[in-house]
Amino acid sequence: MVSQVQSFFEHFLKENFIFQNKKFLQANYLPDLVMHRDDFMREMASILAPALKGDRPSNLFIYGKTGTGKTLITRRVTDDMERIAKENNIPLRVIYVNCKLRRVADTEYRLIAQLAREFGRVLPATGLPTDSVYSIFYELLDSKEQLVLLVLDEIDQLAKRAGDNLLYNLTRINTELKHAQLCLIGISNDLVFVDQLDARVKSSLSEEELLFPPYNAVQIHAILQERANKSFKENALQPGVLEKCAAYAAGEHGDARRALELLRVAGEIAERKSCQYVEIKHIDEAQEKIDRDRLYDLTLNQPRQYQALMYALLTLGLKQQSIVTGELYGVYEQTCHRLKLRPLTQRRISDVIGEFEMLGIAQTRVVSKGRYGRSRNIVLAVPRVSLPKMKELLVSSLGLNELEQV
DNA sequence: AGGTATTCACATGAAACTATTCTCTGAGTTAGG
DNA sequence: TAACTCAGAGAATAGTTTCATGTGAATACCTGT
Repeated sequence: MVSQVQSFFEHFLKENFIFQNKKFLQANYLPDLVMHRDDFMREMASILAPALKGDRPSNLFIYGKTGTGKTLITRRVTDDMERIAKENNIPLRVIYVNCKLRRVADTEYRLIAQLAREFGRVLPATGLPTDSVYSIFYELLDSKEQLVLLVLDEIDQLAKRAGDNLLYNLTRINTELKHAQLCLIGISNDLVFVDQLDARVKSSLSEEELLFPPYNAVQIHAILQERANKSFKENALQPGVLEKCAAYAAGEHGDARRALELLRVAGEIAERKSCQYVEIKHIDEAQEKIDRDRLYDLTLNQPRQYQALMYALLTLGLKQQSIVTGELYGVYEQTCHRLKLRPLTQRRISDVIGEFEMLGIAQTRVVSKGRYGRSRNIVLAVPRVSLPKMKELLVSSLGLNELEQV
């Protein structure tokens, strides 16, 4: 007898009308040619070109919102340069670091240690003074004649956490190097980031600047079309699907990455349902699924204390429209008591509420209620339909189930 | 009525503390010559 | 005497707590009409 699972798989293999090759829709795919960005590519290439002759190019600062192709273009250009350099025996080295990665390159010490690691030197995560990590890095960098292009992606995150001291050191590093030369390429999502920098850092970091504008709906549509042709089977998309996808993404400040993800997830939904086509309604479902998954993921990956607070927040949120800090703290304390957890101070909780806002779980507004003090009004920013499920997840994750619900 | 002083209930900021992980250094110990 | 062990001093970092100060407007309290 054929098991149900087996027949499911057979069915699955036979009945795939949708995908041809999904990889073109995945986030790490690096196309040879980035659409609607030719002029940026040319400009960046011409700024960086001196590197191939052994001259140090101007430092470059790139900014633009998420999903506008900054990282993609930079990777494309620097990859090509590295290849050409290799073919012609030019001592050029490209180092790409994403500064947002927690516990990798988000502080001064860690960034420098990470760079040293790129040169093949293993450094411990802690224990050494920062100065000595610096001098190790200098030594490695200056050990031979070479030109290093250092790409710092999400550099705003780094500056926020580590202070601009670090950037200052990096921009001046060339004056101390005898053999090697360093060229900085900073990439930032934050459009006002440069203005907040120390003037000296600002001027030397952004000797050249590139601003990537968001894509408009027409451009996103073209991008989707191009990738869809490669990844979907012929006629797998119903008319209007791409348009709808593009419209969604254009609404979200022209984020091409988001659009591609949306299309991919919609395809996966259609595939799972064994549909012949990706239909427009699948886009809506995909949008919902993406949001939902993100939310549940967020819920489950919080530390216990945060989950306790979130539980309190949901409990109150189900009962009333808006919540004030004091109320929430009270319920949170009760929750902690039930969990035999030592409650954090109100000060700390205040910050955690701020983090929840950052994560898009809640919206807050500081209001003064006159004689009755000043407090934060907290409103849940989560679709109401997700609340019970979220609460359920929390209950099981916290081990609250056998206890009486408040 | 109109003006101003209080007061509440937190927000917000800065500094200090705690705990963990890890290196480096130098004193004491051990084993072999 | 060289090699080894091990405790203690220092670092980096995350997550807090402690202490200090700030704040917007509803109310309480005056004041002169």
